[in-house]
Amino acid sequence: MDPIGKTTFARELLQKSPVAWEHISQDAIQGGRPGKREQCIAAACAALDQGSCVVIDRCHSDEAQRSSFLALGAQRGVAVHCVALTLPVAQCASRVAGRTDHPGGVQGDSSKAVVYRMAKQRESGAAWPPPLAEGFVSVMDCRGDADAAVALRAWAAYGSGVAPPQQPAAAGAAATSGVAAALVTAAPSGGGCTGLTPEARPDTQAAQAAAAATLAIWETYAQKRKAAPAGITAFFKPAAPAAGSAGKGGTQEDGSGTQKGGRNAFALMMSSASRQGAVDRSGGSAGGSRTAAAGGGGRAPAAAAGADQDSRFKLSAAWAQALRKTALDPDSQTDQVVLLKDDKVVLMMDAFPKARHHALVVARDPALRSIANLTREHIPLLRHMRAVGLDWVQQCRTQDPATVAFKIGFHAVPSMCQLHMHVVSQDFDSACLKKKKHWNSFATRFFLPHEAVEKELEQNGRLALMSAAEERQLEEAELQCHGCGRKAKNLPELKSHIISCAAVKGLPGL
DNA sequence: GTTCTAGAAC
DNA sequence: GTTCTAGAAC
Repeated sequence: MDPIGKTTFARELLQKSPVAWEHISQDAIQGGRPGKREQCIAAACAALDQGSCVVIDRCHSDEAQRSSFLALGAQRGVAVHCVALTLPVAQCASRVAGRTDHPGGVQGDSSKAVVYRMAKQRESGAAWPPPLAEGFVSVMDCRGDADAAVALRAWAAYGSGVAPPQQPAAAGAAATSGVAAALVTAAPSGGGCTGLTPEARPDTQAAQAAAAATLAIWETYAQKRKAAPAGITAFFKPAAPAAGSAGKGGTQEDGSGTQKGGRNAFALMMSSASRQGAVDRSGGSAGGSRTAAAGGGGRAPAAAAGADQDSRFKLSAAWAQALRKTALDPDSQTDQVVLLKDDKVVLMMDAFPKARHHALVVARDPALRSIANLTREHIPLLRHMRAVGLDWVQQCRTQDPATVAFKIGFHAVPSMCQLHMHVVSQDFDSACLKKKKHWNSFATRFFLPHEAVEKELEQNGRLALMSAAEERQLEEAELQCHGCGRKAKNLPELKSHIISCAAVKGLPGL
């Protein structure tokens, strides 16, 4: 049997499948040369717009890598599947060494080191095969070419109308229309695949049936194969929990539900048929003159000192506009997953969550670029933001009763434009929490609790801005557990500690 | 904000 | 040699 790597898998799939697939390979995304993740995401978006399924051919060796594509699936209401291609390391190394056509030049004897290094990384903690809990609808854990061949056969049946063993065939015809995507990733030491597929779309029953055939083929095989190690037991993902809903805190604009991912995200997407370009309706720019507040010590009255133009507030940078864009025009197509919107705020998932639960309540008033714009008059808005946040906390708690306490508040010096309030569970168990600055932005005075902000506005009418000196000091502060106070010499050490710290589990909060 | 990556730290 | 941090670019 010919060996099946992730690229082979994708090519064969395109050849054999009756439905449209787009093969997106990071190794060749840039005119045949290796490119970046963003380019893959952009290409996937374009393919989804065309109604294609998408197979992402990319080394998704860790959770953080995979998470962007899971987020894309959630945003687009497209099911994300994973085909994990795992090979014995030695076999993979010899395969890599033997190839001569790799766009990234990972070939030849010298490339074996790359394989061994990745394999070692994987052994040292990265989850493999990717767990369903990350958000996959299915994970096909292929431990060799025989498995991969079955996975290929199963996916080639997607949309073909092939009946699953126990069910009569459903019409496959509709599967080609408006079908969504599949994502494929690769294992570091082998090759792997993750797929985004369309059966979660509520409007294409045929697509669901087609996926059922695919999953049935694999399941039948997986049940029979010998010595299945732990991990394959739960093949099907449990029903997606509601990540948001119309609660008391906010009103929903459409009746389609506001679940994270899955059909409700899709419904949300469909509800925004009329798209407009993002607009900066308020005009003006935050760039400009440096003010006293930026200089150093002391705290300066925010608006009075022109805090909006504080050079630390990079509110005009292109990358800082994501939240503002979505807040001003929630129906526009952005990377943000909108859970809820009303006329005052938008509740959205943080695109790079720093904890198991992490959302943002973003103000929609174009004048509110940051906390520096807040005045006493905004206290009712702040209370509404809190209500929306608390409502979401309750929903998280319902879905995840074991979750630790949440906290709600603002960053003293926000990076992203548009007033946004963090609602975050204090487990801080997330692959996106990577830097000391991330930690300290939630675990030190840099995090301004909601009640403190409200109180200061009541008393002073404005917020005093944190000095640049204090900001820097907090950013660089020694890492310390927020539960027990234990100090850590680096972030990995801290993160491994907080996972098991009893004091963290008993933290007070919402 | 993130990504990429050089080089510091271990 | 590998892990980790941090600065530049976006």
